[in-house]
Amino acid sequence: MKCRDNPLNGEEPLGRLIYQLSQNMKNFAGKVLKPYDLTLEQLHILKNMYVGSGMSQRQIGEHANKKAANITRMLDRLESKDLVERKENPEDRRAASVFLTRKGETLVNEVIGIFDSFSSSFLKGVSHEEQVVIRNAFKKMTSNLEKMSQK
Amino acid sequence: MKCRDNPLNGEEPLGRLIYQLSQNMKNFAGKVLKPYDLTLEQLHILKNMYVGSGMSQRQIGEHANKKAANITRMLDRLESKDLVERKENPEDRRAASVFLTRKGETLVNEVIGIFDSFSSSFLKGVSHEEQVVIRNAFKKMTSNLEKMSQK
DNA sequence: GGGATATATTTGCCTAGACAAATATCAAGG
DNA sequence: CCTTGATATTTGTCTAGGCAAATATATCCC
Repeated sequence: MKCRDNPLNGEEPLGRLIYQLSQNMKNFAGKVLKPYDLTLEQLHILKNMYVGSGMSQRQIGEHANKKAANITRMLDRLESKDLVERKENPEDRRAASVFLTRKGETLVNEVIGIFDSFSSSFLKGVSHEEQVVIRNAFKKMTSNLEKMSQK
Repeated sequence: MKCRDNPLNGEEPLGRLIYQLSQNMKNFAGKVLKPYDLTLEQLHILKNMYVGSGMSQRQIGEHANKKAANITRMLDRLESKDLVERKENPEDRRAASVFLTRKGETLVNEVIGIFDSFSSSFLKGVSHEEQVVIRNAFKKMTSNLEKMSQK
């Protein structure tokens, strides 16, 4: 049994914790949303669409921070559930205009409250100051990644 | 254009930031590891294995925080690249004993330094105190999720 | 010993991410 | 007008996550 700096004896690297917390959050949110046949990312898309209906897929992708290819397939799923509708955009026939359907709108309204209360339970006991520290640190880490990418 | 509390005007919810930072980190690490034909999660498995060779898949999954089904498939990929070897365990014929191959061991040694320096660049400018705040807040969030799951 | 229960792994099916290459349409310049 | 280059979307292929059901082997208890 080799014994390098065994991560199991010490602390998990911060990157690992970020990864795992992200997974845990997604899984739990998934369970909360399951009765509505929605995933966390689907809800995220629908919420953006609620705000601005008629966006192109490119715009949706920009707001949601997702690649165009993934937006295509997520919208396929949402469309097959009748939550969303793609219409032709006469001004640019390359681009789709995507709309929430009545059904989609109703669903978002139904789920949003539940989801907000999940979010606040998630953050229970984490003070505003701590949240500020986290946001700042995350900004630094994100910009570190960007700097590294440029090289 | 409806205008609820548009998330684009205000701040992103913390959960979103965690999700996105996690993705960015994984993507960048992926680019760093690409020349070695490794993904971040594959390296994570291999590092654990470096520490304790001969573990069962269940143990590997526990250390890496992954479900057994996913371990099965990740090990399939690692095995097909000859980085890892499954042997029969005579004491329990249900369980595999998984070993790093010579090739796998060499690769981990080669990559680990590069990876550590990536990790430290990632955290540049984030003080020890900030890291402590983050770790504590993450613990609270994780335990909040657990509590919510129990209900 | 043998049946019931528990554990380890595998397999199938689904979501969602990445990247690269293909299509279709648009816009600009000659 | 038409070629060239840019942009929007789609499709294919891969990794990795989740859950549920199937299989094989162990263990326990009568």
